[in-house]
Amino acid sequence: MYFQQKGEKLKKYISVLQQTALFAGMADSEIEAAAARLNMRTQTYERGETVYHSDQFIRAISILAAGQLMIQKDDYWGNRSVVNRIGVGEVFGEAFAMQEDEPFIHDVIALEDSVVLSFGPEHLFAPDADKLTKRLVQNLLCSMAAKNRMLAQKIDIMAHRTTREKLTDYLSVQSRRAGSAHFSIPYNRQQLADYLGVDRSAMCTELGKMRDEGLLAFHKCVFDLYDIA
Amino acid sequence: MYFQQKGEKLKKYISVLQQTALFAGMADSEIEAAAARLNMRTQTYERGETVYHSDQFIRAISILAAGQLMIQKDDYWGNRSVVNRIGVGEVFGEAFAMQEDEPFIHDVIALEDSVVLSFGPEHLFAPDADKLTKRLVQNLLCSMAAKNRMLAQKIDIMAHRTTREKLTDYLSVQSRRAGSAHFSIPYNRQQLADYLGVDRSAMCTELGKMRDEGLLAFHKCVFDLYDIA
DNA sequence: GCCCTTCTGTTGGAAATACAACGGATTTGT
DNA sequence: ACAAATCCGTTGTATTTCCAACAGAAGGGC
Repeated sequence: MYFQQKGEKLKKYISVLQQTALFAGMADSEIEAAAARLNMRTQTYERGETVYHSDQFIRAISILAAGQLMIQKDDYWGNRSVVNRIGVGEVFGEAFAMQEDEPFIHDVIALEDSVVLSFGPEHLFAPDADKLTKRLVQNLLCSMAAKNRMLAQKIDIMAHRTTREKLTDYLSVQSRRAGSAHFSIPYNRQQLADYLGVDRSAMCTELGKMRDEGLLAFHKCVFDLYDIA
Repeated sequence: MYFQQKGEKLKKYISVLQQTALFAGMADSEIEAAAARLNMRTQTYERGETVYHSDQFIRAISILAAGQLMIQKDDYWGNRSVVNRIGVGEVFGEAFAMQEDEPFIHDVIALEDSVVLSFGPEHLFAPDADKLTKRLVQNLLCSMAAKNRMLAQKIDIMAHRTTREKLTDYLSVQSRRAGSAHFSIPYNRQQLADYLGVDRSAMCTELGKMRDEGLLAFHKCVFDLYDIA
């Protein structure tokens, strides 16, 4: 893990930030100014490195500027639970950064070499907040609302009792999000099983049955839904 | 369901609002002013009534001023999933109010006669935001962060594979929150089973086993943990 | 007191899942 | 091109959960 103070490095990611929900509606120059005011830091992680670990106290709101992260948790017996996959431009850690005495409950690991930008939440509440900060707070609010909905959606999926119900619900949601019955999912089989909270082999068997029944087709992570809503 | 425009009724709940996370740090007069500016509405619901239903588009951020609500969802076969219980002072619906085209995915029902205060989120983003609004946005941010953590915690609990693991995890969390090994839970057996996503009878059996093994004791909704962390 | 409803705990059989192990396919690294 | 590692699908068995039904306990209303 390499620390890099605000400086040249950050400029490389201005264009990335402009695409994010957090900095939506800001011009390049405004983002640069905001980043300076927020005292934004850049950190790089190699593939496999841990960004945050369970029980750690988080003090910064983070944005992924490059790479891929996975939010997950392993229990004492090695059972893994996958919570979410973080892509470029997504915010993470914000819910725990805003309450300093609440430790993080998951692990965040880098699936690829990744770059993380982060800043302390205290800058958002400065009394002399300017227009940019106001915009930032508003964007963060929307971003947290979206994450809230995502978590509620995942709870919904996991609440189903059978593997088939979980699969159909998850795939339906993905299909709707993609706006097509033909779509790709961001997980391999083991990760999907860990996301749904089921056994991988049982899930593979169920997927096979559903294919044989003509409900769907798949190859690797690409799915086609037929009779599923 | 009775609608009551801002007016006398609202004043009765100023003292309630002062205790909430959303209006924390505001004086009575400030809350009254904020409520007027937000165009806050009062609605009452009788026990058993539906406050919001699945697939509905939510346009207001709501606060429970009196009573008890349950956030849940029933599937096609009558299986119920309990998401959360809302007590006086808690905010709900905010995540879906902030994105108008995202329909609600749960039902909110009144467990008792209840009073709900609500306001449109557009007031939070008015360009001429004063100090009170700024404070409100900040409080909402913290409130959503807390809900975010709560949802993540629930996902964690539901991710466990066995009924015993879910029970142990849930009870441990409740015990920690209560700050004591002796505590009460807000659900009866059926509701707890629906919250954990397991069968009620199987859960009762498992609870009985755990009692026989000396791990805990319980009477109704009051639990005592012994050997559980 | 009494009836009625709700809640809790228990049981046994049916169904679904977890687990372990394996072979083949694909990918990665050298 | 080869070896190693990863990923995917399948099978059979063991375990767990679900489901339906029942009985006792507790509480509310009349």
